[in-house]
Amino acid sequence: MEDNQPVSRIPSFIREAIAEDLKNGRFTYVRTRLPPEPNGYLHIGHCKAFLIDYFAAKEFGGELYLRFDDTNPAKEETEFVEAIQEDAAWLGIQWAKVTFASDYFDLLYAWAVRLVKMGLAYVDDQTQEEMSAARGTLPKGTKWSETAAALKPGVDSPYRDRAVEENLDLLERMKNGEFEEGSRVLRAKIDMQNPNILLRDPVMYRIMNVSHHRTGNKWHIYPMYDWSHGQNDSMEGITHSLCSNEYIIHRPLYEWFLEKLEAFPSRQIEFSRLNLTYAMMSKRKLRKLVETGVVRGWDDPRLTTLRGLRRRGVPPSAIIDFVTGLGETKNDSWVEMAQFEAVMRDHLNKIAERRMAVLNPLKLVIDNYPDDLVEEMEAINNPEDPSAGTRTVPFSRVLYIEQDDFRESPPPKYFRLFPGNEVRLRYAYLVKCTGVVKDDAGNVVEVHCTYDPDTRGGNTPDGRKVKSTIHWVAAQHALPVEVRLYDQLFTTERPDDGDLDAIINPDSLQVLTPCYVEPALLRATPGEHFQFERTGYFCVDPDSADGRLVFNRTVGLRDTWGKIEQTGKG
RNA sequence: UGGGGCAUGGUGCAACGGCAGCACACCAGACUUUGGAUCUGUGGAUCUUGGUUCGAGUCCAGGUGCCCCAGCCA
Repeated sequence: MEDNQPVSRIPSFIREAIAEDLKNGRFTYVRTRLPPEPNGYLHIGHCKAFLIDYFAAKEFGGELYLRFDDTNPAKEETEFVEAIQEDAAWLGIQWAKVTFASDYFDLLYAWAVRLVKMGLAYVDDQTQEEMSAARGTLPKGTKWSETAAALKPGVDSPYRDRAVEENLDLLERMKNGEFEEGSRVLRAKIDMQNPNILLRDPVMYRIMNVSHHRTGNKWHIYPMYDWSHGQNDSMEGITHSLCSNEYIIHRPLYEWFLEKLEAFPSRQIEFSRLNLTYAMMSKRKLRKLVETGVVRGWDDPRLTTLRGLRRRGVPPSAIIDFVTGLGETKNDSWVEMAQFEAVMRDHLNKIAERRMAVLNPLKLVIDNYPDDLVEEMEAINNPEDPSAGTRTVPFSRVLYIEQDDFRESPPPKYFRLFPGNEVRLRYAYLVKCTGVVKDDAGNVVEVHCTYDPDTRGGNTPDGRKVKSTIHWVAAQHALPVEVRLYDQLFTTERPDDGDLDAIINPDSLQVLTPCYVEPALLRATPGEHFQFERTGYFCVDPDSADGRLVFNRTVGLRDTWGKIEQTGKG
């Protein structure tokens, strides 16, 4: 039956394409590749491609290569090579081996020489401006919509019919560093009239006198994406080269090279990239946020970098379920952050132990409770998981409760503590509010109440009900901690668009201190997840030191009351 | 006045010529020692115009809208 079928983690159109290739014999195995350029940190947007590549290989019993696309030494650094591997491994992705585009520079050069000898590539001496004009298009930056007749036929380069011997000589000398940057390029000889601009004699090699993070100063020419990616795929025996829709127009070129070279016929298949509301994906803007100190670093919990999500406390399993659960197509789409948050809650609800923590403390005094008495109340660690067991929480005469849990003048539908009202203190007693103490400014600084000794544990022998149960921490046992609450970093749903400075939310970080938590959290370690009852999911930040705990809010609990109050309903 | 890709509730997907379904969000209710979780229920969609067909979200033709491309970036 259907319920015995494992749920696929990859888009059906890709799965079907792979299955078909295997069936008709185009390939006898499956091998995919992750091709990050080591020029920045991984973010949630990369995860989609990573997971599709990973699961595509896995579901077909194949393997995955992690290949760094390091063809532009001006942008790439070893630091990112390491960070990307660390983050991908944290996500749970496993690869058969790590390779680099630069591993193939020698072989790739030999392939270029072959194309030159076949008369399919030539050295062009035109300037960049001349080449751009001859391609039959307007200068960069011109909008297509503004230019009715934008695309004109291209004009062949005056160097297009150079003799093979001359091309070979010039290419060799380009490689040896005899020419200045920008003075010459190697181009494929395809078709200057082709309506697909990428086929109008694309550049294969450009001269760059830049040291490469792996090959040092060996090379003075570096391959372009189009003259590297497909070739590397082929050299590695990659069967399915899965990439985002923006590469659809590159596919004819991808296939042209492999056909002419009679190389292993890797197949490129495209899918839509992930767009997530409120998430910044632009590397340039992300870098600016970090460099200008708007955020604390690449691992700031407000960022949707993998490092940020990790520090914020999002479990990798939640990221995987969220991304693969989107069920992908080739549609351009925008996924709501709320959907991601729902998956976070779902995962955390099952694994996070419950603790009581008061974020905005207000003193509650139980007037009829003995001064010197301390009772240990039994509390359930996780109602979703009985195996998590129980713990005890100390209870005494003076407690802290949440400021939000008391109102001197309660609004409609407010069930919590207010003068004359009785509520349950979670796992402890029922208490009835008897009065308040105010400071000179009229602020409530202390709430007074009496407790019913017959309701120990929160039970009511007489069967009476209260409409609210609130959390608390005993003052004399309370552990003071710092809590960081995060909100959206941006005020617009699509932060990659528009002016960065204009969309920063100035209140995206709220640091609360001191907050009081129950003593059971004393030995909590960085990365550990908890649910603070009635508040949200939190994890211990690495900034925590002995005796000084710092918590990050991963995501809040669903807040029905907050909604009622905000919309004024009820 | 170029080429390519994509159009299903607010959002993301499913339905592979046969009763338009799921998740998130929203709304209502039940239950509750978390205003959490859980359960139940309501509302809401096939871009448009034609055509083929007993029957079209699906096939065909035209139109419209959005996205990608004119780097010696990837």
